[in-house]
Amino acid sequence: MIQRNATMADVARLAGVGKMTVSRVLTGSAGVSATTAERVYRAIKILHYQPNEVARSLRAVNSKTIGVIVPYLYDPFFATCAHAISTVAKQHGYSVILTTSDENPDIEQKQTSLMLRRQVDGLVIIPVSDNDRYYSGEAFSRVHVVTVDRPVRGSRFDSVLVPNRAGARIAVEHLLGHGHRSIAFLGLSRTLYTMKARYAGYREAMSGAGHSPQPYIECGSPEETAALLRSMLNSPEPPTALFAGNNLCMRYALHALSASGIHIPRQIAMAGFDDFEMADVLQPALTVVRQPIYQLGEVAANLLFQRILGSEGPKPGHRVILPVELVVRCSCGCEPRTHKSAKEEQPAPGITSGQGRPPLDSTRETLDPPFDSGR
Amino acid sequence: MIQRNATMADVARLAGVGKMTVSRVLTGSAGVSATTAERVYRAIKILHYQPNEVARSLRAVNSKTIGVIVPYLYDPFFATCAHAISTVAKQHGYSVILTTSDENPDIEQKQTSLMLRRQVDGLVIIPVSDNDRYYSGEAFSRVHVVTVDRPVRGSRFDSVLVPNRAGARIAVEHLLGHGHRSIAFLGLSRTLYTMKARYAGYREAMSGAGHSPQPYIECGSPEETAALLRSMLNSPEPPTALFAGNNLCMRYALHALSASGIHIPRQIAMAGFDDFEMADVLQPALTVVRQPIYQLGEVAANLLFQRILGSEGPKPGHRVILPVELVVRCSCGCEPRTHKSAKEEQPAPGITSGQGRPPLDSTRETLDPPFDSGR
DNA sequence: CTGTTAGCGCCTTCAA
DNA sequence: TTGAAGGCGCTAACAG
Repeated sequence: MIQRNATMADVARLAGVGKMTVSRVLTGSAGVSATTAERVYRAIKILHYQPNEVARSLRAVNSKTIGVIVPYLYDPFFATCAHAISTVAKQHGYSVILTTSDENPDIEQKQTSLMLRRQVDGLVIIPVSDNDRYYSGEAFSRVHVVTVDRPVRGSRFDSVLVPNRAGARIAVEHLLGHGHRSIAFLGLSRTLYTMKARYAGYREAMSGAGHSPQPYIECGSPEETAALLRSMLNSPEPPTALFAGNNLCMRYALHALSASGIHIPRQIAMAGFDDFEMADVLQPALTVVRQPIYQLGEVAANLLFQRILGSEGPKPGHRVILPVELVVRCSCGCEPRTHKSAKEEQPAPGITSGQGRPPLDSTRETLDPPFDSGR
Repeated sequence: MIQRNATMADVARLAGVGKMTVSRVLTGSAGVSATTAERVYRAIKILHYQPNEVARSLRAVNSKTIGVIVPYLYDPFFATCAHAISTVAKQHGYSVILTTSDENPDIEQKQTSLMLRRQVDGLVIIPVSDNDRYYSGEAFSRVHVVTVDRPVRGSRFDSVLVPNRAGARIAVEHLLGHGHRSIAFLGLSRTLYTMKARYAGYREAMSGAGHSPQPYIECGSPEETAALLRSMLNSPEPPTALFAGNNLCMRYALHALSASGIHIPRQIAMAGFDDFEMADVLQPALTVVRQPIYQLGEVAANLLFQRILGSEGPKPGHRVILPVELVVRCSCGCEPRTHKSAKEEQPAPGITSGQGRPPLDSTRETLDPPFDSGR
């Protein structure tokens, strides 16, 4: 732990050449005679020399590092995105500085600015809401940023999203097709972009079928969800189906329902947004809107590198919408059958509306869901 | 994108002071008069100056960065560890360079050495097997390394582990207590440290009860697992219980069993290693050995920072074993009941062996499972 | 083909 | 309390 690392000067001295020659051998630039190169290689080996990338970063214009910020890593959705981004970065020989924001705008700001000070060449962020002002600061005028899963309002950041509203809508329409008229929407914090958009989709589906949308149910914790569901089911007109805005809501609801001994789909039908590993081995297998999670991260990272590497690419603020698909399993009331893409989605038996719907992957989501987020 | 970032020299010039004064204001060291400090702050604000951490790292002895390598990020176990490490790092004002090895020794080596070149102050690794030789290289004599989940044979790295063998043993003993005599062990690649240790625990339990352990079943893919299980169940003496070495095996097995319409635990009982989110909402709820996943990462990171920050700490090669607990649910054949710690674990109804067992958290796992890993 | 000079942005050292 | 010089390890730009 005492002796310092070998530097290029050490190698140069041992090989009896100048530092530049060593540098050239390492970067493979310009011509170095085979014999001197050999001497340099030998010295490198003897000294176990490793180039100092920090010094390189300081000297060069880029650091060959990108920053990644996700809300949580223990959430498989975010972790899978992060994995994809990391994989693409590796392919480009880049390192990834990764951190979590815990959905906390302050942490996100602090971590972002730390990454900027560390001279990252670009950033992939799953941004917390309400940091819009921060991101329009001039600190961001010199980095490339791509956001995933959520856009940043009014920014020139590229983003990669899914059609949340349309996805929720077709899932709820599927539920409606089973004859349900009273369907409740379960969400997390309504400040989340995805929750707002999915709730909007739910409302569209309900209104479109001539039923009144029910108020947003915010599932803060398993206990809260259980209490909410209990009181809901004891109300005069209990819902006959539930739509879960994401997997956490789904899990809370499943817990509560299973504790109450309520049978799905006989007593209450269910569908949710976002597929997961065990969704098809649950009893009943869950009907869900599947998102291309890995691709979200992959496309975002590729877009970022396109910018970093300076190839033309689309104009700033580019939006990529990746298609989702409705995976029909049993919790909605269907008998087991195979997956079908949302694009090919046919009305379920008994569905009322027969008009066509736009393909999901071309759906441009507006930035602000068309409803008052205050309620 | 054209104009360069402000540097300390810019700030100094604008404030009409020397660079050192700016530096002192920033680091808060030594005395700077309030009035000059004020001038400096104003200049900083005007120029939107942000210190360049790369330059700092080059100048300083440390980079305030640690490296983290996990096999995969889409595996919730690894991702949760990573989250914990990242959280601890954040508390110390450190950044985390994270990457995945994909269980590939080559990738692991390349990424590790990249991190070393980036001058990380320490490393937390979930190491791939068979990289032992690499890690004894002299490159590692000057970094602090803590491994998680798996040790590195013959290294001076600290590691944070769980009692794999003992955990598997008590789970299998629990199955034995239900009267099962033919229990099969399902694992992933047998080159994995955890799989070897857990299989050893399985064998201990079987032999201890006077039954012969069955050969290691390697679940390469869902299809392979399904085929393996099918042929196993059609054999003259089919197993009446299964122990899954981790969640992936568990999932594969669950899929196969559910596809074959086999009822758990009536037709076959199950237990597994590692708890997961949905384990208690599955039908039946799964009996598993729960590992303190987040703590594994947390303890490892804390140990690393103890070393980095130079406080004394334990001697190199320190092993921390974190306790696991058997979470008894229904897939083993038990009726629903509450969790109990492995330490308090009582024999299940009908269990034959009554002698005490050592508390799990004090179990020192030997590095090499006491069986020939060649088969 | 090879070496010298200079400087990336910061902070330690020393002097004022 | 403040500043100037110098160097961390590397490489672009210019000699030779």
